[in-house]
Amino acid sequence: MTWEASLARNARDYLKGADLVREGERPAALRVVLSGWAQKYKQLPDGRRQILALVLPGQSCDLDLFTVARADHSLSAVRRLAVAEIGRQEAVALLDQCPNLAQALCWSEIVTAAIQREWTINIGQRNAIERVAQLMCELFARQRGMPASGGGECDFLLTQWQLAEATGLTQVHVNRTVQELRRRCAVELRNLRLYIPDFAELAALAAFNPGYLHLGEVDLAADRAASLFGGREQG
Amino acid sequence: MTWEASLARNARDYLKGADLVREGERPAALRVVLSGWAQKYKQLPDGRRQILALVLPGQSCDLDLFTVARADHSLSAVRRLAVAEIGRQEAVALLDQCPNLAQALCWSEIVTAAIQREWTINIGQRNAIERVAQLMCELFARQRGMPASGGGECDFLLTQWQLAEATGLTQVHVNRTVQELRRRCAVELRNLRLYIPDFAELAALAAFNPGYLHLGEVDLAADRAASLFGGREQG
DNA sequence: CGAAGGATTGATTAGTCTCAACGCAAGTGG
DNA sequence: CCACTTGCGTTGAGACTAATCAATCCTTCG
Repeated sequence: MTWEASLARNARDYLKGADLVREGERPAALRVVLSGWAQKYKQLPDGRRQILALVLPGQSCDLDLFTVARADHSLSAVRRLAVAEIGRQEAVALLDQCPNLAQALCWSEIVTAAIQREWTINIGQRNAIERVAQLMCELFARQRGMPASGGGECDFLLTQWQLAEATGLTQVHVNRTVQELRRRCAVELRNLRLYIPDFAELAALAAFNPGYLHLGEVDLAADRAASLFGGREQG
Repeated sequence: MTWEASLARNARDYLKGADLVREGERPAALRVVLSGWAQKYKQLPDGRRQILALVLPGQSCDLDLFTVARADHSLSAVRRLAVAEIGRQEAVALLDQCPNLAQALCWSEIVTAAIQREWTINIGQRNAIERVAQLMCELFARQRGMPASGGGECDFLLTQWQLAEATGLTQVHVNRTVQELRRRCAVELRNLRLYIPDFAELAALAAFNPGYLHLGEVDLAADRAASLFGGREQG
């Protein structure tokens, strides 16, 4: 059984808002997003909700969940979502067969943690317009990489309400903020797409520094991870 | 060379505020806090600073830093701090000798990531008094575990200014907030110690749910991590 | 065509920030 | 041993960002 075959065989669909994992449950599968976006979130007892992270196609959701007795956060579909859910046994077998896979997952966890840190400073220190601009820059860069110059467009599956939950703002204030971004940077948000005419301008407004995404470091990382875990099966 | 001997041999001191690693540098050592607290932080170009995480004695600082080309955040001393700094070569040798060690570090990374997520919802959704109360609960629980009943005391090495940088508030507002916590929960902050007469009361105020600390899951986790990486050298 | 979800607008308020002093205790140097 | 400095905590007044409450509008979709 190859990785790709395993993904295809275990594909499953979810509707917008449906939970894949709920906080407190014991997670039982290794999940990879095939299409659509997933969101990690946490909720306070009174209902206040914070989106913690967005999982884009090709990313895995929960190596952490795989290792932990009880999930410390929930996972749900941003919109219609397709994921592969690989059961524990099959996942262990796959990882055993292919140590590169374990390393790749490890690396993905490391980048995920770095993004989580950036979100922390985003919410803690930036004001509304910077927060939204920063998140737009991040999601663009994660999908398209850093544009050499000019701008471009990418998927943007969040409603303004979800954008608010991700940035720690209210939906109403996000709306006004998006309008201001339209005015100042000509950024457009339409039909689940984000249009950025001048990426550099938006990045400057957000003080966006892409270092935390560690783009283009994958190969280096695989080697280092190998050395960390002995790399006994490395070719 | 054993782990303990390696720690002792590579001990080093830092004064309050001194940087161990600066964002953008390539980190070269595996660090373990021996005494005092370390803080991970990020800074925006205009100087706004966010403390991302606190590293307590016995914890390692930077398995992530160990794997990455350029640090995406900085690391500094909260107050006088002693750390062991184990060079890359020696670290790799140690990890190779002792796979349990690699697993323990992995587990610590997983808990660190969970704490980072809790900080994200803390800053994004809780108000000032809840944020400070939550952080107090966390730091108490990480040092003392969850008290069966009543309260207790623990180290608390942050100034109000650092507390502000950790919670995304201003120092002035933290001061007023701490005063309110004194009034409402009789919490005291004196001489680098935190006194909590009634932990349950403070936890209720903060909506503190300790699940994310994954206390008492270490053994389970070691096994799971082993299975993730083949566990070839497990006894 | 009606219903539902999402975006937009306005008016008001609350929470937190900003700026500016001041107090207190510990440490330092003469 | 005293004068000075420094770090940290405390207080007050006023400004401002973002939250809240409440409609209304637009779009999509069954």
